[in-house]
Amino acid sequence: MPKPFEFELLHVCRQTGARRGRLHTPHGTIETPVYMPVGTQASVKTLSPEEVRDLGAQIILANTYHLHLRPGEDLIREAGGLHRFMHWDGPILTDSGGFQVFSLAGLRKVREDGVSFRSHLDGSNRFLSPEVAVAIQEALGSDIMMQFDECTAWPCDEKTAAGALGRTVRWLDRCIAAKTREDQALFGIVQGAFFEELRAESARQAAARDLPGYGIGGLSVGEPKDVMYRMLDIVCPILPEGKPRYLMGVGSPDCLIEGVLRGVDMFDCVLATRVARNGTVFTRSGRLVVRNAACARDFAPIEEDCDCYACRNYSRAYIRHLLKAEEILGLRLCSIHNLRFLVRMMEEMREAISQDATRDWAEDFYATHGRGAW
RNA sequence: GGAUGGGUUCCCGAGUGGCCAAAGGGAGCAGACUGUAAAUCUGCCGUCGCAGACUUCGGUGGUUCGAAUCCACCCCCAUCCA
Repeated sequence: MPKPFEFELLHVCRQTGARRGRLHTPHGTIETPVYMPVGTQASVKTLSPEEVRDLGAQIILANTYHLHLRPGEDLIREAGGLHRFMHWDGPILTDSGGFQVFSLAGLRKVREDGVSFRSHLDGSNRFLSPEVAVAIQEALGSDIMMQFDECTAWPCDEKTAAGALGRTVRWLDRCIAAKTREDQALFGIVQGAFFEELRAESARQAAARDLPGYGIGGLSVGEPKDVMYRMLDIVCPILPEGKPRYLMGVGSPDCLIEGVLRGVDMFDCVLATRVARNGTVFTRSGRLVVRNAACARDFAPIEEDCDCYACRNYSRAYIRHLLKAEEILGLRLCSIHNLRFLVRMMEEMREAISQDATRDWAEDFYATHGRGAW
């Protein structure tokens, strides 16, 4: 019987560094590489947990900052924990709020002890620290909690990057010290912005702590993709081989592939569901803006051979109509398709890894889907 | 038949002598979106184009240097009175 949070590294592709693995959690086992849908406010926007499960998702994200502000972790603990509260019995990973410190930058002040910020909901003064973030995540009861970190922007000067890196490492030790529950895993996070030495140093610092997994943060914040890939090339070889690596906030189909090829095991991203709600779907030939007039009389499904609920039952023309008419079903169908698209990509990549054919698979994908259309 | 109020660019609707190709909204068209302050945001939206030019405000005619705006007649719409 595998121990909780044990990561079985099943196979490494002989064509690439892609890894096939299995991560055990108290709420189930996750086959990696994996794409994790994002449900920031304890809901994958527009979808029910059953729908998320039925499209093949194995684990979802929720967010410490957002759930702390509303409805509050006490209420969720009272409800019996996040799994019961939101009716999702699979694994849950909670982000620590570090990213909100970054994305809500106009509302906060970072100090060594933590971050003071104004709630984006009501303007009230709040404080988040490693200890507070761990306490909130313990109250939520997620399977995997992320350390409280400091995410940097693109571009970023070296001094700022080094400062954020140092704080992230010190905050990691405080998270480790603050953690009390044994049934939750704590992942550290690698920072270092876009400086190779800092990235390497950050990865070494994280790897020096014996943790069940490691996040790679501060990427996909506006930098060119090849810059992000170069950072992965530096960081992944330093991280422990026997632990899962989680590229945070990524991404688009091509970024997922490039991450897997470089040895990343876990991904999350809002892109699929956000663009879906804005009328764009992923297809074999790149993004398709199904909201556009070109689909008005297109009675084919989004993708002819897609097995998702939307493609099995509805046409582009109908979905476009729903979007134009602001019918909620349109947002739901696009979300289901895009999530299924990424989940199926990962299923195919897992198979390709087992066959030592990841490079071939990627080239096939690029040949039919295009390389730069994402 | 009479009275009154109206007819503005796809729709609604502001504008009552020059700052008007004409506010604002809607519709339409397109773009953006990567650990979700996002069912959001941005741009275009008379025609051709780089500047600029040209054609528009129910119709026709008139006043004026200049009219969507003033005048005359006509057509149509709404409400009321017969």
